[in-house]
Amino acid sequence: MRRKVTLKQIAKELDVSISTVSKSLRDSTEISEDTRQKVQAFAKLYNYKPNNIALSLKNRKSKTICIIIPEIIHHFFATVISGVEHIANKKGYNVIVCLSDESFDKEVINMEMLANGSIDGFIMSLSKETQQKRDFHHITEVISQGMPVVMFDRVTNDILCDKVIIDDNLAAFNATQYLIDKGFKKIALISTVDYVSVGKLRTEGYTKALKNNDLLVNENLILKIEDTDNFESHIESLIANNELDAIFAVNEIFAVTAIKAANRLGKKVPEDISIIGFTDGIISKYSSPSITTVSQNGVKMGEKAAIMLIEKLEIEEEEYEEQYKTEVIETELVERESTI
Amino acid sequence: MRRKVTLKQIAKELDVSISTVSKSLRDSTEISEDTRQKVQAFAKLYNYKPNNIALSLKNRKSKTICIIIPEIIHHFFATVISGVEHIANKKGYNVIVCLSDESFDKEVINMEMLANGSIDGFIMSLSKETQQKRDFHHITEVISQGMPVVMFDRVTNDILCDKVIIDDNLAAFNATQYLIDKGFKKIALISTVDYVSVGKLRTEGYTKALKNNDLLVNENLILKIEDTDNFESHIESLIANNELDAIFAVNEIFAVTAIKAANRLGKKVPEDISIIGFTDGIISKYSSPSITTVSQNGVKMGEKAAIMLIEKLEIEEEEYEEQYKTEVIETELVERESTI
DNA sequence: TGACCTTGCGAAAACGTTTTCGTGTTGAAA
DNA sequence: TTTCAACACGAAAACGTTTTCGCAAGGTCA
Repeated sequence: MRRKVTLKQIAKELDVSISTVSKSLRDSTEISEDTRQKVQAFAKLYNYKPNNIALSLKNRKSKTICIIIPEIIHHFFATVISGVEHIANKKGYNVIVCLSDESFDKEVINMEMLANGSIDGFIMSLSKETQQKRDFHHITEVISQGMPVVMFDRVTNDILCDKVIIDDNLAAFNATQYLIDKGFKKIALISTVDYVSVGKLRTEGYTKALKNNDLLVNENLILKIEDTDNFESHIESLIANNELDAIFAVNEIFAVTAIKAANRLGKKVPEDISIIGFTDGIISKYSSPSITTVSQNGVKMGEKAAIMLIEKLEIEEEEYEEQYKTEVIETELVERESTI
Repeated sequence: MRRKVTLKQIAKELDVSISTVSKSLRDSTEISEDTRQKVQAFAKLYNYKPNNIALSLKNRKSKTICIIIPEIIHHFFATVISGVEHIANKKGYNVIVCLSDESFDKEVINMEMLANGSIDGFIMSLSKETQQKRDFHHITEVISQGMPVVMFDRVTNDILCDKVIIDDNLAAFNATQYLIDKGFKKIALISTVDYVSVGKLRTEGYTKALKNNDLLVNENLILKIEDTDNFESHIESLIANNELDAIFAVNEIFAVTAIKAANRLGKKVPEDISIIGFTDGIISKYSSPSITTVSQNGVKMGEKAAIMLIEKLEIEEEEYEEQYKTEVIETELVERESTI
């Protein structure tokens, strides 16, 4: 077990000072050609690599960013990580992943733990609980210390920072309009509870589209699902109790569950009911029938968020001006088999 | 923008030494009740938190582990991360996620970059390219420096370290046997190329089961898929050109693709063909029909790997003995709708 | 020969901690 | 009054870097 070699050891071995070693390795002209070569050869032989932690301490930056997400097993969040990771890697940053598990406390603990030098900035999507409590002190705290934060997808207006979102309202509007254009009148919505920002916005887009087309907004056709209850049966009742033409679901789990429920009730998708989902994930693609969906490009969101964060990190302190942007990523409707 | 406060600043402000501040905050009995309270109050007021990087440098450990995986958008790997993260979090560790993108070079770069103090240990699953090249110098290098490594799922016998795997051979054997017990004779296999360790093992399990039951191993019924080619059409030909009873696929993408191909060819699953997949992911669960599958518990694998790694990290240097374990995680066959 | 410049290198500070050791001040015991 | 322990605190080293500054040796020029 060969311990890592340090400047000090090299210096001792070659009988020069630590400074000389450091400068030699960084090709400083201060050092004679001779000494430089000797040191470099020795360092190479012993496979010297500078200690990252020491560098971090010295430079007061860790070249590491943290992404906090509610859940990693949601395909969408995995794609965001993937986007963040690629950009970060290209720019020489590492990525620490933290899962809040939709819990406020875990979100707070994670942020507090890492905000003390471990990382240079955050990319995050709010947990459900945080959105419900509307308590963002941990985030403002971090921002006030001068650490950049970029929020994505589940964001809040209560915080001033860079954001990457899609136009949830518009995307939902378009999806609903698409169904209306097909001639459907009884269009149900399967959404989440309102405190989840994106759920609320998508619900608004849905109702806007209906109203725009002089269709009645029937509260019975709007199902708001709280995570805890067994949503399968609720979805099944929704379909059983209403003569639906179509369903717009705010995520792909709800969409595929609706397909299965419809099948159990003897209704065919898309012949009897058309269904549109949200988030172009793996389920939509591989479901039978495959699901028409609002595609929300997670990779692109992650990339954009990483670019914005790293930009903030790399501008000089002096020329820093507090100015926050919100990037809106385009969505598109991917037509597949679940709609006529 | 309020910069983070340090011991030095507190010391200056209260006109005591840095040592006194440090000791006061750590409740040392060396310091008088009076001073201690004063310092603690001040620290609390200014929300003092020790700088993690400085601590890492001092303690020569970063309390951070790194997990390197080939791809994050594979549900299985996402679940492993989730398992790792939970254990790590509980034990006070952070998790850096690196994606190799199935590339040897990225794997090497990531490891070299982080092995210099940034992290205390690795958890990893080999990239395809690494498995193909059989070049593991970057891993042995790291291990020889005394940094613990735990490999999972895609492992190699060429490296001595802790490992977490499933018994791929046995699991495939059981799945095949299950099909045989149903009375099927013409059972196809959709696998990966042989250099992917798990693909090879699962293929072996399949052939073993056939032989055990005096069934002919027909090479035409074994499809080995190289990632690059468009596997959909290959799978479709396999089904079109053979009067199959059943298919065993080594992952869920292949399984669901087989279902779709069968449907296109006018064959019903499971009435005409039974299908078993591998890895109990989101696709298997939500596909129509849902897929009978060999469940490979990613969360459990991640947890186990994290436990093994952290255990290694926390035993004292002196009592360290080089001894490596391989944990085998149980699999089970989850029966769903794709088999009769 | 003296003034000055270049070259080549080392000492030391700094980043923010923790910890060991030393030291000055008390108060009590002898 | 002397001696010594207990108390309360500070100085300094250490972790591993980078970088500024200072300095000695040697060379160049007038």
